[in-house]
Amino acid sequence: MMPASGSSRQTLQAIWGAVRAIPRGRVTTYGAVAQRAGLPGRARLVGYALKVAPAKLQLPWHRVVAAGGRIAFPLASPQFAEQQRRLRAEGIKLAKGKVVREPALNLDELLWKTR
DNA sequence: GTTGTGACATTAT
DNA sequence: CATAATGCCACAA
Repeated sequence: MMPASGSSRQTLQAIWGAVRAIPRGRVTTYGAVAQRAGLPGRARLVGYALKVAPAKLQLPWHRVVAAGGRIAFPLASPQFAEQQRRLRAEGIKLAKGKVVREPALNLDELLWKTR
């Protein structure tokens, strides 16, 4: 049996699939994507997977942010600007490099509804 | 083989 | 708020 992990093609595809499933106007985190892809604890691999993802896949990579809603790129980088632009284009509010989110009031709000 | 780096996360200080 | 320590692991050198 092939181990369920490694950096096999299959693993990358699992990650790409999870990212592709993020609905418009919503954001999620690297860790959450990893989990949905069946790779708990491997958030870093998600970052790698996105970096090497073929542009052809048209992945909504901008909907993936770091823990706390923070954009993972350096504040001054062009990538940061691009991600912020794309998120705002979907109606997601940002401030200081983070996705603005109301304080969680209940369990429902605890999931990334962004509003 | 070892080391350093990185689109990360969590916990502790 | 900022660092540091861990855990995680693919990849390049």
